[in-house]
Amino acid sequence: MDNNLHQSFQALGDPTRLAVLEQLLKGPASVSDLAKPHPMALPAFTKHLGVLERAGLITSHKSGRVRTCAIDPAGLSALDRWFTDRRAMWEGRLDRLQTHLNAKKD
Amino acid sequence: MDNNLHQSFQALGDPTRLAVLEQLLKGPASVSDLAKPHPMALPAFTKHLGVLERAGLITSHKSGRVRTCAIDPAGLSALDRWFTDRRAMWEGRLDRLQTHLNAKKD
DNA sequence: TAAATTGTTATCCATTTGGTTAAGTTATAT
DNA sequence: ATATAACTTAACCAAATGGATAACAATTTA
Repeated sequence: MDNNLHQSFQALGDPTRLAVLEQLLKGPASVSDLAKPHPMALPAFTKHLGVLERAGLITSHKSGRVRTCAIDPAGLSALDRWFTDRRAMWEGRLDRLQTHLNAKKD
Repeated sequence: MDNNLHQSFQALGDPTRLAVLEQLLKGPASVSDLAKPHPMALPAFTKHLGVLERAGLITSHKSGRVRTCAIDPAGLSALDRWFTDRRAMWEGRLDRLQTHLNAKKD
């Protein structure tokens, strides 16, 4: 299995981008609206949007002179599933059974 | 709410560290055991372990000359919850209601 | 048509990151 | 007592990252 998952995690590994995502969860927004809370110049900010988009966490389309961004549910679901698929393994209750089964697989 | 969550996400934003975490989900392991699959010198590898530990995703203790690492369930649960707490917001079913409520809050 | 909005492109810069090698340190094994 | 194993510390390096400015489109708006 070839994981490119780390790219999505890396996209979340920055406070600005995490905040942008939280804001987009409330609904789509334009670049400049998204940028407002963040104390940096636009070119720096749009780079962050690029990272999120390349990571598959947001989508965007330009209409006239305004680009509107929105959450990409597929990207977030993929990350969410990474955790749900592994939750039992760190939560302890199934640890002994799980690790035993995994050991057999090696 | 002061998020240091991005630090944990950043820790997962590297293929080596993601692989280490997957391996540790199978059970605790020593540094050199963990390092074996990864084609890099030990100092580089232990830096990755340091990142994971500072991010609260793994713990470790040294016994004799061998350091044993293990998953830190609290760290993984925190990340997991970030997604589960937001799942409804990107899954669409509640989107209209959710965004409407959030709009009222602003 | 002129001016203002809303991005975009191009360069540049300091810092962080992910790696290296060399030289220790501390336990265990012979 | 020596050698080996399992890290650690220190110093260094290239490349990626997160930021800045300046200049340039391309729409609206007045």
